[in-house]
Amino acid sequence: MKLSHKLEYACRVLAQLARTHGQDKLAHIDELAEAEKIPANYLVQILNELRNAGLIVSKRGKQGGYALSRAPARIGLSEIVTAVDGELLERNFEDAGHSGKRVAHIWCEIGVEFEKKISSYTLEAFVVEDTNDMYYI
Amino acid sequence: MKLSHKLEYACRVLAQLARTHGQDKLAHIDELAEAEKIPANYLVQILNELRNAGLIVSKRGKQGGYALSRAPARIGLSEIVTAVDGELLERNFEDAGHSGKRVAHIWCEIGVEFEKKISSYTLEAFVVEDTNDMYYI
DNA sequence: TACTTCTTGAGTCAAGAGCCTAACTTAAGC
DNA sequence: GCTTAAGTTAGGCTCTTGACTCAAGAAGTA
Repeated sequence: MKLSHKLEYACRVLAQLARTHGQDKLAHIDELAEAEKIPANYLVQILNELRNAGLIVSKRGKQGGYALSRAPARIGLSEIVTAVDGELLERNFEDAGHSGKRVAHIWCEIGVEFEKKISSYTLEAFVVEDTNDMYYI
Repeated sequence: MKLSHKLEYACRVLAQLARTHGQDKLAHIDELAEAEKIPANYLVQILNELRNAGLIVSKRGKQGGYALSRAPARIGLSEIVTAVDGELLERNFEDAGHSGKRVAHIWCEIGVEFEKKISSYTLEAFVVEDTNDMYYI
């Protein structure tokens, strides 16, 4: 059970966008890729998925770029996961063998609780103020 | 983020072993594979990993077979996951870009909480009595 | 010894992750 | 309207991993 790079990149790029949220300037792919050290060509796909999920908005042409579609505090972590990785905890257990049904049921329950836990975090958690930085050095 | 078949198989086969726990008879691979509809050749590897993790014990030769190493109530779900899938929620996020550190920190926190939640379940949860069966039909 | 059962290590195959390329569309500004 | 700076979309490539399969070996019992 490991988290994908894609999810990590998505969190990082959204955190970066959250920093400039409120200002009416759009961020370019290249800037984002540079700021968060993400392969630009891969970032394109990720930004696309985030846009399709409605988490960010984009504008084409000159002066184009990306921005959050709403305040960081209103973007839940589970939305991010769902946008780039599909279901949070896929319930793909089948009902086979003597214990299939029971095992599937328990893991389904765990999935629900996990989802609840993760929904309590928002994008705001990723944006750290300078004064708090020292806690993580 | 989906759970592996291997984990599902491990849960099922352990549940099956839990049913006969207490009796002094060992279960054969073929019986287990048949009872839980798991490819026998694949099950071999899973049982091996469970044994290496100390969750089950085995005996070779005639009258050989597998059994739980301790009571179902003393086998936590997190032990099962760790045995077959490595770390529960791998902390493989790197500290790169502006937000790397903060993002990694938050997900690390989530991992800890998830682990706590999952440790509250034991193998006993997978063993259902006949009288309770109707709840899941 | 012969038979049964677990043990170990290797090999196959398809799917997915991660990343790149290139052609296409839109819009600003001259 | 032309140019140019951006985002959009589709496809392909490579490497890893998951899910199995197979076969030879080791150990216990009769």
